[in-house]
Amino acid sequence: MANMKNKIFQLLTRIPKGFVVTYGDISKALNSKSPRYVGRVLHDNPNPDKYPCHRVVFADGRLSKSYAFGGLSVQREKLESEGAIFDNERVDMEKCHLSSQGVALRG
DNA sequence: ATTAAGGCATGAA
DNA sequence: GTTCATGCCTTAA
Repeated sequence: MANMKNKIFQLLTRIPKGFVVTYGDISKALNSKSPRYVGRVLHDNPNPDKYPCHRVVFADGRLSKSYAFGGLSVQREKLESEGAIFDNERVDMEKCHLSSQGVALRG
């Protein structure tokens, strides 16, 4: 049970500090067809300290509006604290998107 | 043991 | 900027 769920959390630990990935990337990495579900699973994050769910952003670089650990403001601070670059309300996908760096998550 | 319905932090045209 | 469509898991009877 929670087969995919567990896999998603596993991928979260593979996200390097200062970088971000999109829900679509994760869903694709797991061969899933529902990026929505990825977000749903992140909400079930049993250990936010172990799974950097704050490094997951929208496909356009924006943050989620319902970050379950203090709001997107906290999420943004965490990312900036790690070295991620923000442009207004968006993340710099050219420099912070892991996939944009030629690095793949893993399947 | 099986079946049923609901809920969700997205993506793309 | 807005709208439409999707999948997987959880709990109950």
